Amino acid sequence: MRESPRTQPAKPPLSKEAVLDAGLSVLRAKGIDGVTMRAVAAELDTGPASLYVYVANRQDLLDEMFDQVASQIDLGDEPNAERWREQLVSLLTRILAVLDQHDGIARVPRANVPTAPNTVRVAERVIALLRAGGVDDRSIAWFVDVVFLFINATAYETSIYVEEGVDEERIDEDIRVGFGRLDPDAFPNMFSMMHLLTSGSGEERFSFGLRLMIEGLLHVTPPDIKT
Amino acid sequence: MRESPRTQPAKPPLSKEAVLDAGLSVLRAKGIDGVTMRAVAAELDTGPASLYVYVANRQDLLDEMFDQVASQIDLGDEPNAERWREQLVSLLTRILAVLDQHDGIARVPRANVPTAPNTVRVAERVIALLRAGGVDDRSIAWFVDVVFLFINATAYETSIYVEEGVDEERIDEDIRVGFGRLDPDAFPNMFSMMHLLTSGSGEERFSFGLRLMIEGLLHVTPPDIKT
DNA sequence: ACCTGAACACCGTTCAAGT
DNA sequence: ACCTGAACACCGTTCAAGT
Repeated sequence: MRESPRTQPAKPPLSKEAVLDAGLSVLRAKGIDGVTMRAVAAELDTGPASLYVYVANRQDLLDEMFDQVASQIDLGDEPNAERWREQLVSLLTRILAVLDQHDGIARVPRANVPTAPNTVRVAERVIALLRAGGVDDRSIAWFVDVVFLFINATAYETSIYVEEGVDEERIDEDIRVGFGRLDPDAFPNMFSMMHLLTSGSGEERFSFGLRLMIEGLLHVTPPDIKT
Repeated sequence: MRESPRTQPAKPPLSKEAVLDAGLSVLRAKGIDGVTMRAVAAELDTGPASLYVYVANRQDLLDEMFDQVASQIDLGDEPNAERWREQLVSLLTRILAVLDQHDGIARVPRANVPTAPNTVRVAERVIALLRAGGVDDRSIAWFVDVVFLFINATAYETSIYVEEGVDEERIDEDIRVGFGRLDPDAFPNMFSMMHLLTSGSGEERFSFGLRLMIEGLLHVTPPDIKT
């Protein structure tokens, strides 16, 4: 039996999908800063110049990868007026989880306005849930903005820690050491609250932030939007 | 009268201050991505290698520049229990203003925990104001985290727009065009809210976000922190 | 239309050599 | 101790040349 002369598995022909998949694969392996045109090209056994047929430039590649990731967000049940708040928290938490699973992807978006197909899809559902809860449309409009900014910023911060390879214990330890050097007379409030400032996991702090915003939404007067 | 052979003004000797000032000067002139070791060195009429005596690396340079910027934040009046809320909003708004004035600096911090001297100074005052307002210590601890993340993320987003040279009108226009392409049947909520989603200035949205969080803070039960 | 090699104009950082 | 030139190991993007 003659051996196949192939030394590599047959590689798929180039396509936008192949480029995005290669990008996501490099993201998993080397983090977001590792997603260079050269590295993605190498993954496809070609040179960086070849990618420019399928993506306009590096930012475009990253943007399309982001939307690919956003497509994995599960919207959950249909909005239910009885359970809207729980559904909302759960959806927003799933968004964060998907971003965290694709570490560093949160550093991609250059604006938080949903325009790519899958961010629009998610925003549509968030709005639907808030409407099911009877929240004023004007408040909804601005809340969506704020909460997406918050979710992305949270994932962004986590991705930095992961990149630097520090775990939560290490972070707490560093903060404690930093705070330990503070002058108790100059910073009495920080000093006396040290144990609280370093408390809680990332998840707990995120969920507290969500509670703040949703609770606020239910008590704040809607913005005065002139149309 | 013999002319001075000097073709340039006497340049100050290198020092950490001189390096940071040069960095801030490059930041003003060319934005945060323009703050390269080479550009900062050129500003000081030297080569990039010379900077490594005063800063550990580029990230360290940026971090120190950030704290230099934070030193410009005016803390305002002493906390007053009658006016704490107004004082708080005003301080948080001034923080954003200082970040916006040094465009792109918001893209520097790799963690939002206040450890550098001037971020500690600002955090101390924020905590003092919340205590003056009688807010529970456990809520304060996590609120500080959330609100600093929000402020920085807001400035970050603005800096992207500035970098791309788009003004607010242009952004609204782009969004409207993007939304115009939406399928009204697939995204009925977004479609019907289009005019609200594109409404309001960055300042208005930021201040709405602050109101959400502060209002939430007054109605939420403090987190259950085990110590 | 798609792919490629080579080049251009950059980066941050290191290091041996100077003062 | 401070400063420097030169080099190393990278970048994103363009472009002429090929198929």
